[in-house]
Amino acid sequence: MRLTRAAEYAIRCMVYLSTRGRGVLTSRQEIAARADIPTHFLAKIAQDLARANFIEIRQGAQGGFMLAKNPAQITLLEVVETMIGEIYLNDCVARPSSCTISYDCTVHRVWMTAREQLRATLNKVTFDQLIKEKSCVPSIPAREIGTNPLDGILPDSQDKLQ
Amino acid sequence: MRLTRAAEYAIRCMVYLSTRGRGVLTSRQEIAARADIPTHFLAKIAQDLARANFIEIRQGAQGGFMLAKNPAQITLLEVVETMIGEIYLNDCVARPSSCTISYDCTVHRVWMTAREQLRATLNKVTFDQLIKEKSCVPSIPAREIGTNPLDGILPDSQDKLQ
DNA sequence: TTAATATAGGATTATAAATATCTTATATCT
DNA sequence: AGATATAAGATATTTATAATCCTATATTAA
Repeated sequence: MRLTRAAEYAIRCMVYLSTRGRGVLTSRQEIAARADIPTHFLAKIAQDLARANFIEIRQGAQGGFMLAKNPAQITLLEVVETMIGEIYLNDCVARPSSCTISYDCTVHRVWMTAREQLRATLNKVTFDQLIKEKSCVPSIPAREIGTNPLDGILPDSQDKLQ
Repeated sequence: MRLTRAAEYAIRCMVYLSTRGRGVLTSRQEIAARADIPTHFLAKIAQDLARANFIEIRQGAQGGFMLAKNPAQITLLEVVETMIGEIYLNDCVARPSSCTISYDCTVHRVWMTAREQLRATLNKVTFDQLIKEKSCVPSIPAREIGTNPLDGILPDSQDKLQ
């Protein structure tokens, strides 16, 4: 009953892009280094985030990802469910047919409640709220923007060795 | 982010044993048939439930399982966590060291809240409440229902997600 | 126009977890 | 003693997760 790695990475990626702001192009390498995400895995995750219209992807030299919405318009729940599908917590809520005996049992109803509480909690939180306070992903001090944000972060030629 | 089959089976087993009442010996075959649980898997699950002192196991001819506590003294959360371990929902709550950057971030705090809500909801429900109304497992006696002990827990009295 | 850079998208591999069953041992009843 | 039933650990089987690889395509700069 644990969030997947992919979803945790997606959240970190979105937090980092939120600190950069909507429409600011950021390379995959930079995001991977700063948010501590395996670069290849991030590529895969970004595809899901792009399909869900949270980010936009630019190919080619100087390519990268950028936020396609305002952080205030993206909730934690939306990003999580983009990665793991709709949250259900237990099988009989997800697929009532898996309950062979009754379609309306008390156990079922407790899980329904738990599920709605959880989804409501995650849905109340937007990414602009998440970056207003200290988060897992370090934000860039304003004076650094414009300089190479990877300075001192990436050991030289990390991805060039493949 | 789904409850395991083993935990679902454990709940069904406990619901069924609760309808039988504390101290009533019931064969594994009967429980398996009535609660729709693979018999061999039930044996494995019963061992966990016995270790946690929810049930007592009698070996030998005419053996079986029986409830070792009153259903009112067993919560849904206890049975669930016996089977899947303590609920954490995400890794950075379970093992803060997995968060390489900050030990006190906003994302972390949202998951803490979600986790406590979920555990509180599951902890409010006891097995005597679960068998007072229709459950997934057919009960043997039809009981009188007075005031509904699940008020405040079941979905109809909760604020729902949009 | 070509070379270099970077992501797209599908395929593949590796690892871990969940699910289920099997086997030998032990306990209990008749 | 013989029949019946679970104990406990071992062993498959299946499924999901995590990560990486490969070929194609897009973009930029020389």
